Amino acid sequence: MVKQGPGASRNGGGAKGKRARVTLHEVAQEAGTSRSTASRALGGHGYVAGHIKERVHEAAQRLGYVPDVSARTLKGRSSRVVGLLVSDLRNQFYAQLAAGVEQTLSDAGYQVVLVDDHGREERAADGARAFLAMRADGVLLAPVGRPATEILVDHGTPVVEVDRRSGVRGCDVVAIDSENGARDAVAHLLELGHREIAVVVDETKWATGKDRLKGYRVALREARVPYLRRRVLDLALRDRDGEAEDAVGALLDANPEVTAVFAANNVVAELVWQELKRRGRTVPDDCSVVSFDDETWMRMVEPKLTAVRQPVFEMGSRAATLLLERVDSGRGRAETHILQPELVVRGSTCRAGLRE
Amino acid sequence: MVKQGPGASRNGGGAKGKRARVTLHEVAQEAGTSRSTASRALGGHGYVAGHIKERVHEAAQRLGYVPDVSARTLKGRSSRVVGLLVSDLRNQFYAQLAAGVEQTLSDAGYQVVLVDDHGREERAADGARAFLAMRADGVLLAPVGRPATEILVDHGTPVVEVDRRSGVRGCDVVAIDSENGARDAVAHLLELGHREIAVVVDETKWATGKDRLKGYRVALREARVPYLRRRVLDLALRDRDGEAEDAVGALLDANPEVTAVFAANNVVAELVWQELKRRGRTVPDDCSVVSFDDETWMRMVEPKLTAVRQPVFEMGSRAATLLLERVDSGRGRAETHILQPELVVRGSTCRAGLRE
DNA sequence: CTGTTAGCGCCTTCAA
DNA sequence: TTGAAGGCGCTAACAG
Repeated sequence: MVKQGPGASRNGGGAKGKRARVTLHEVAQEAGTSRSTASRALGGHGYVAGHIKERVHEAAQRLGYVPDVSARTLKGRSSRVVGLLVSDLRNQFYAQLAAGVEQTLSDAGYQVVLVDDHGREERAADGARAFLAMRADGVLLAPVGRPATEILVDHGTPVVEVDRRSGVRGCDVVAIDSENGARDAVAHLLELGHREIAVVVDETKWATGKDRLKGYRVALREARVPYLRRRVLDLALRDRDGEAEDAVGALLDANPEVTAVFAANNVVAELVWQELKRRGRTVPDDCSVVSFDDETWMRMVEPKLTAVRQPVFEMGSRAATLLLERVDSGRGRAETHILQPELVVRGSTCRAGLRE
Repeated sequence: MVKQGPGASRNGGGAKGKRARVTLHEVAQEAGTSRSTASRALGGHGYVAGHIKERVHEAAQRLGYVPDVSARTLKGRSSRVVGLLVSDLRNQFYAQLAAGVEQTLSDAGYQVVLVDDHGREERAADGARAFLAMRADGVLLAPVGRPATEILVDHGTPVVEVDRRSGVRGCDVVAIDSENGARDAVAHLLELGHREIAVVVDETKWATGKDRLKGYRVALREARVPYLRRRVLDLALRDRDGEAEDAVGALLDANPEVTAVFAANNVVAELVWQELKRRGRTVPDDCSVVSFDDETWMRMVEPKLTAVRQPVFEMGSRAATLLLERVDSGRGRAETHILQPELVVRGSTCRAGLRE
């Protein structure tokens, strides 16, 4: 066993409290060899004699050596960092997504840098720049707005968009088939005999909201049921938060003939559910409800909600996998993966006409 | 389905798309000055002539220059990175926590590196080492197990533990007053006349579970109600997942006299709620329920749950603030902040004896 | 006020 | 098989 000089550290209790980090130089010194050899020994590259290798490892262990990633990154190797941009971590959807991403990436030895843009484009753009500055090997994007994607792609950083498509060329996309899912949901209502179906969406300009509204229209058309604009509520058009409930209420008031509501995401579903309760309308007898996206609460309430289940966690891990593929193999052309959602029929939908 | 898109790289648009990143050197060249001057101009330090400064900024803008953090970090300045370790992002509790942390940190110009240990100590330790390797300026810890904390503290990295206390000296702590919250919850049941109260916990060795169980006992003692060991269920003692529901069921079977259940966290509350439903027992008439932690679903179900509300998001931002204080000002002594939870009485609790 | 110099910690030729 | 040397991009001294 090699005795330590006063310079290096660790006292009895097993704790070491030096200010400066232990560097490769010190490890080499401790092992009585040069930095390059120590580097090879620890990195497992090149030729190193067995006993030397061992000694270096021991020294590193003893000193509590942790390689410095900044130095390694600077040297030109990868940063082993991937950026993840979401638009609201408090939304269970994004939390699940993040969990899926984190798992895959961390299994592959990457670190995840998390940015939540809280729905603000400016913040998303800042996040993108931060990823650039960190030399992230790639970035996963599930935010609002297009600028973040542009910044990243312009600088040649591999990007995978999740649950959205900005339309920027050159990035991979992993998304749920929103149109199809919505069509299934509405078709289910139509099969149950509903003809007056309202829909509530969050936004109809971007990504998912647009497609879900489209699915709604397609289902109606296929059943030869007329599409009425007044039965469509786009909450994004209201700006104040408090107005959201009012808007849902107004929708119900303005369309008393409605026997079913299709809620295009979990936030909207919550609103609809609450508003229905508040008005004392019974689900599903007075009004059927289908949600796009299946969160915890939907399985806890009575009746349980009929919902379009999205494989959210899987979508995250899939996106991460795709990104790693691209990072590792330098694949050139962009891919788009569309995941199919699944309608889960539960208690919040029933045959129309029961109330008459 | 996999669609192939067009090639990846960018073109025209007025931006630039070189492989290699733009360096300070090139910016300086473009602006017709030296690297140091360019550095000062961009960084805002030292003396730089007004027109030069302007020229440098223009050049940087034109070239799309993004400073390289690895280089900056290596040079000795801070990495502007903070690690965040949680034990399950899919749990709304941790997601909220992470959101609070992210917001504060990102406002302060820090990046958050997220690690989810999925309840495995080994993974937490790996995460800790990764934070070390990245030279994180500080770390926020809300995981299971003690090793992660030790590794970090041993290496002199500022640590704030959130919602738990490993007992390792030298780290700050931000936590909820679990004992007090639990006492309030159980006292509420006692005031309603309940005497036979069961409690379900997740673990009773660490942090929160232990304190909540203690709060339960204290409340009973204060009301001179005997504490019966058989009314306490610690789910951590079961290892298989599927057994959890069974265990709750067994608890109810073994204690038919029980008129109320205290669920010590949101996961447990979910289990209890489901099991009660499954048995057709009406809440609160057949059995009152109080939960520690107030999640979305608890406000959606009927009756809404009486719960101990924890300021989770705030706890996250508070912890982040504390960490930054310590990082910036180099504060030496550790601080412990205890946040008070609040009992929110809703519909899942009612006077005892109604069923007779 | 500006340029030159010298590393931060690591890895990777290259020569021994 | 090992060691010496150079440089990644940046900034903090020091001259000029």
